[in-house]
Amino acid sequence: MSAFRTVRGMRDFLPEEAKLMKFIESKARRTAQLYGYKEIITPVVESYELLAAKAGEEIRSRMYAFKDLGDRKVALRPEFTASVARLIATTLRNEPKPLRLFCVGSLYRYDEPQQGRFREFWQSNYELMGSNKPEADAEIVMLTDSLMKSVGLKNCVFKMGHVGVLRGVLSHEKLEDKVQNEVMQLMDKKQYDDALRLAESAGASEKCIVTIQKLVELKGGDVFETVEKAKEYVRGYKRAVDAVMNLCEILKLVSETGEKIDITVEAGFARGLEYYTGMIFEVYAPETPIALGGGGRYDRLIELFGGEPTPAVGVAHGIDRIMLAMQRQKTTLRTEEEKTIMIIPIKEKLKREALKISRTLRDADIPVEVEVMGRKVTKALEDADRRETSYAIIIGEKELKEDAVVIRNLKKREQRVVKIENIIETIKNNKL
RNA sequence: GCCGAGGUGAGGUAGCUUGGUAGCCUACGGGCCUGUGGAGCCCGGCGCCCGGGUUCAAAUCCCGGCUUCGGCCCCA
Repeated sequence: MSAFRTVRGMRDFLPEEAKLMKFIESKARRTAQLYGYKEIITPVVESYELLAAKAGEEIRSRMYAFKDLGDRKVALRPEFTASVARLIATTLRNEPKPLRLFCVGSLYRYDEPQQGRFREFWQSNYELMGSNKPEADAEIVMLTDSLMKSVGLKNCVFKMGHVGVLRGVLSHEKLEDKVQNEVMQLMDKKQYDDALRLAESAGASEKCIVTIQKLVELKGGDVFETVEKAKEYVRGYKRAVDAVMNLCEILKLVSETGEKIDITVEAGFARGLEYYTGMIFEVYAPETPIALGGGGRYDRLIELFGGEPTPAVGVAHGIDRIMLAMQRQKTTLRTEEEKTIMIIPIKEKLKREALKISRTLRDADIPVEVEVMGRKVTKALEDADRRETSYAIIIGEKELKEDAVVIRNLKKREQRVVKIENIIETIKNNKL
């Protein structure tokens, strides 16, 4: 055996898996079309500075970064957002708004592999830029719901929140942005006690601490009741109240579509990425404890990359994770199996005829395989059967003299002699 | 980066405790079978994760590494 294998964290997709992945990708692409998102393709390799610009220390330290032969410092993209932001800040800066962009592809992070996490992974990514309206946020949530349903996933749950709630409370206390970020990060890690202690030592009031505590505990149940309670808790913190109202508006829009979407609101929900400024959410499938997708609003991002201030909301879906969730739910792909044909020349000298006929069939858009192992008919038919081929076309001298071949239906085990010029018609019209 | 459990032909496994010829099933290639199979029989190729150590002798015991699967961290 050769000692070669895939590098840690990288994997092969064998036909079955490749098919599943391409299926999800096609659904993601279709969803993009249905919602009016234009697909763009950006490079896997970008300048290190671009990718590091906005990424936190954590992501930066896990980038595949290296110098190319021209001594440029580059890295493999760990996410799409930087590339898209680069485009919006430069080439696409004068595009009419709203601007809806979609991309799908592989990303790279030097993490320790574990359930649903690999060093090379695939995402579909949707960004809606130019609108600060709640309907834009709602669209991103709906779109995610559409995608999950279109691949056949059942019972997905959305976890939603709004970074403005906690931030509103913290900033009211005049805590520095940096401290706020740290507190938010601790909250994201669910280290609530540490978060509170940090806020307290930075000068947050007793009232603030109590408020945050109550917010953290506030989750689940009826969405609108939760929102009402949150509004009560943050009374007096104007920006926090605004945030709750905004979240409420988005939730209303989503729920009023009539589509059944399972949503849980967590008032103290924080997502790690520092650039979120508004609504945030993650999607889960019940069998899988990891987020299948996540996103939210980031109104500052484009200006961080040197563009015009542009409100934006977006989402990324982990294709690998969706695959995992589908496998756990035993989702069956609804794809049509195409008929396949095996061409078997009986004699060595008939193989030219086999290739010729195969070409004719392919030109007529019929998938064909030619027996290339030099097998005898018996073995060749066995092989065709094992591959669940629909038809075998057997080319023999006897029939060829009459410009004909034998077409055998392998499922029915019936066969008939057919003129070469009639092969296409016979197969296309299921005449056997 | 840290922690835990594992690694025997391509896949699934036996052997490991108690060191001594690596066995089985499936899959793969071929023959029996010079034009009709899905059966059977027979033959063949392919293996102890890697590197050290202990020993007359290591798949087996010891150490280190790699790697797989999970957990932490982070995230999709």
